[in-house]
Amino acid sequence: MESNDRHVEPMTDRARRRPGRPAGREHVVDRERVLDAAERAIAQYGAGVSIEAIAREAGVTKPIVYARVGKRTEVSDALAQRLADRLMEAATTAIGARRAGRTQLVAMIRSNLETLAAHRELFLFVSGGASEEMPQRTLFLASQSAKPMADLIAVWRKAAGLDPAVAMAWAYGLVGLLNMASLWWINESDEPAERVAEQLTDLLWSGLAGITPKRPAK
Amino acid sequence: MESNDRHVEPMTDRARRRPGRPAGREHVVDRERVLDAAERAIAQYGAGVSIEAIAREAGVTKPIVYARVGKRTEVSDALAQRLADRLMEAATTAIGARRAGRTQLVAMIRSNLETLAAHRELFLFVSGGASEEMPQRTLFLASQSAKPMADLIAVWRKAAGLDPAVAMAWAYGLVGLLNMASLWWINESDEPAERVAEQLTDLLWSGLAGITPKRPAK
DNA sequence: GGAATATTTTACTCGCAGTAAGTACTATGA
DNA sequence: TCATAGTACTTACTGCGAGTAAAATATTCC
Repeated sequence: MESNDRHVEPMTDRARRRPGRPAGREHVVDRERVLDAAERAIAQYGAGVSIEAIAREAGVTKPIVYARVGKRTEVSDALAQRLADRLMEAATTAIGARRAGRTQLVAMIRSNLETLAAHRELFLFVSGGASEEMPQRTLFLASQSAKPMADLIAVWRKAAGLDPAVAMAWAYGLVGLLNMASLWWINESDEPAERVAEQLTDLLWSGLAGITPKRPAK
Repeated sequence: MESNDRHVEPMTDRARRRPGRPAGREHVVDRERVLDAAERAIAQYGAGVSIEAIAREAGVTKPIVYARVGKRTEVSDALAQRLADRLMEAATTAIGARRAGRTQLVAMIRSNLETLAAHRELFLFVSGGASEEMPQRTLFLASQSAKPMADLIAVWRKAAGLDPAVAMAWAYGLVGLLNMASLWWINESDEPAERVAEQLTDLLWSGLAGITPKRPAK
């Protein structure tokens, strides 16, 4: 019991570093490490996690997070990019060998549900946060998924001889649909992912496939 | 010109009230007035507006906002309810005399786009804000629109002899779709609302109407 | 008239985002 | 080898806004 410990321990055990440049010639943590730590901290403390907590998880102090990544919104943007990539990759794998068609859509939606469920808090961190620039940010986030999807839709529609102008509206709409449906499923539904994916496919498939029912009088 | 004004004016001109109970026997502003003020403040300062600013707009001080409505999230919930009601009402009016069918859907989507555009900042205020209870909150917000919509869908499907179990998934999905598409349209598109509504209807109509295309080999 | 109660403002605490200033190491050049 | 410059950290601050406790002033009831 030493009676002269200066402060209460500011850090758990590692990163008990003194001020000043550490020995060694490289950054003690690089940008990717910080983002990894951010993901862990978010998983642990939830979407409201403080930058301080992220820094601690990375074994450094707050200004390092700002130096490597930037302010909170920039951390969020970087993680949004990661999440979008992960969704894309999961979808690609899920679709995999299947022939184009309805089952592909089911697989894609299902993988979206499950991937977002797996990264629930991250998803919330990325889509949360109110401020002046919120509209721009939300759209930026959504666009990570929506832009590639729009390209896909445009190509598809053109190939089918249909108007590709719908691509953007559809893509953003679909991203919103998938996000909200996932959030609902994760929190309030106990149906299996497969079943919800089937249901959403029932809603979307005929429209996506370009099946146009009789258009009753304009 | 008295030279002994204590501080810098904390308030514009009204609500230059002394501390203590004001003369008169009713609350100087009731809950609805506070919420009205909140809407104005949001419209003026954006979604990141402070509670202080809301109070000032209402002509009172911060603790009154807490007494009448509650903390930030509760203000947000109350305004979400208002927004949901407004969307519902606008949709009802827009659908109005039209015969059931595709044009109804177009009108509904269009009214959604335009109503959200008219309340852009409010929309952002209501859907912003990160914290622990974000998932519950976001869903609560969405449910204001989704629940009635789900009922509608269930009735409709039952009447058409189709499975009503899809109602919840569809309703939440549709709310997400409309929100995201609106956000995109408001910020990044210069197409007329009518056209975007048509495009989204192309995506949704056949699914909603229960037109099942040939189900290509499972 | 005065105690009890209601309704407000003032004035605080607290937590966190973001930043400035200080400290210890490395690199370079005479 | 020493000094000087530059780099990569930490500590310690500022600032702002959410939420609350305490003080001030009015009303009601006896």
